[in-house]
Amino acid sequence: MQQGLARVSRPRLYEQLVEQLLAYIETAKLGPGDLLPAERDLAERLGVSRATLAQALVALEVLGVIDVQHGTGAVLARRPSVASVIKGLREHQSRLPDIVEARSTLEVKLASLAALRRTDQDLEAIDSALDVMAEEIGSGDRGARGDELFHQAVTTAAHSSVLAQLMAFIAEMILETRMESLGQPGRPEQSLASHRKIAEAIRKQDADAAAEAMLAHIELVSDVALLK
Amino acid sequence: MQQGLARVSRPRLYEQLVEQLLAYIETAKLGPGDLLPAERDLAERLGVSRATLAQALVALEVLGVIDVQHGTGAVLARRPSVASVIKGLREHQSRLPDIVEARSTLEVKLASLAALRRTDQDLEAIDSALDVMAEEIGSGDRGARGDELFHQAVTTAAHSSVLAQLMAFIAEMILETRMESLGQPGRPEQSLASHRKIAEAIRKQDADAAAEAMLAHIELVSDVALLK
DNA sequence: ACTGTCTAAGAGGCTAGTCCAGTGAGCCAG
DNA sequence: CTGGCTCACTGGACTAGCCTCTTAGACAGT
Repeated sequence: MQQGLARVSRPRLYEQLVEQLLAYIETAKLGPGDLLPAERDLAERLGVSRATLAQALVALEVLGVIDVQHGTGAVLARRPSVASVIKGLREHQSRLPDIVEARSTLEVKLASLAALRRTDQDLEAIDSALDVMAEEIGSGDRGARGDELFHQAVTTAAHSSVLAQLMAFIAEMILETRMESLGQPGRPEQSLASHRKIAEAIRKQDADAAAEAMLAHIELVSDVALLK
Repeated sequence: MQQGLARVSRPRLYEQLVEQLLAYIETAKLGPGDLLPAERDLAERLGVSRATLAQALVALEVLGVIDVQHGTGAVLARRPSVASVIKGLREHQSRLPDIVEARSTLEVKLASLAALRRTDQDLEAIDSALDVMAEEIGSGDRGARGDELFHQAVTTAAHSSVLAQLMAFIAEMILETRMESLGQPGRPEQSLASHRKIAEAIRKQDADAAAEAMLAHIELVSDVALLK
């Protein structure tokens, strides 16, 4: 399944430079507002061309670590910003219990909001996701695609952009949990049933029931992962 | 307050290129796995040098939109990924109600977890944050620093790395809300009182009370913002 | 003394040209 | 049919140079 082997690592100079610069900032105890050495200077010290260094600086800028100002230099952003967050997420690949915890927090809230705010159109999307899932399971599949569609539909139905963005943020991590759970025999059917319960609560616009059903669902889906 | 005027915008070619490339991907209906045109080709079409285009590609890579492979080309990532999330957050600067909603969801959960998992050291940090806040308010200040310290301390006490990362993710947005609220006359004192209530619940390790107190606090703090 | 103007040094922005290093399709011999 | 070779094509990186922006300091003029 998936896509076979991951391509062997492809080393890129600018990536190493990002690491080195981050380390430099750390050891040199540079704080917000401080300036990095000049490009020509840095390039020489690191033994790379200015063009390559420029790429590393772009990367740091996108990551929110620095703010490059024409004529002045590269100044450190006031906060570590989103940068460290993303880096932390990517590197640590946080432990599963924490992921489940975050997922549960967000999705329970999302489910109750969906119950309150859903439109008929949202409901259609939810139902069609259930159909897809039922069909997948019927043909012996694990129903992963329907599962993903369902949770997306519920998220959409909650009409809360920031919560939706947070969900997208941890979506990749959740995916791992989901794949493992659906691989268990009998699980897809159980999962489909609990999805139906959530959908019903949302249909009736019963926020508490929706929250409860979602909580139960996530606990069902997560216990396997937790045992590992 | 803050830092006076924001520096006038500094146009950067690579930023424009990122926009154009994103638009191109959109209009050309390129999907995951598809290849972008070759660098030399793109550079010519866009009227820039390859070095500059390379910067734009680095930016897109950091954003998770593409995956540049030596000898093959720039292939679109399987998912829109975190990229669109960040972009969305930065650009739309989501509406306040949504922010408050997300904040409330996370912090209420964080408060109850903190009640269950706090160590004595966590409690000390929370208390000292309250001291800082009281002192600030005593000297006529708004107590913003103490406020921030308090919420950070509670987040730490919850010992949930993923939730903490999500909080960091929306921290900037929350800051705006906080500043406005504390600017109201009488608010700092009210805010301090509700902080104390949260701290007490955490001290007694009463999760429900902590959640309730946090919810009340956020509602108090947010109503002004919502009126705007 | 104060204030406004000018200038030059130094910072980043961008380009053009060149060479190096993977990738993969296609050809050809075994 | 398989293995190995080649070659065209793709990105990776560097160099050299010129442009624009920022800022501190000199130098007026008041």
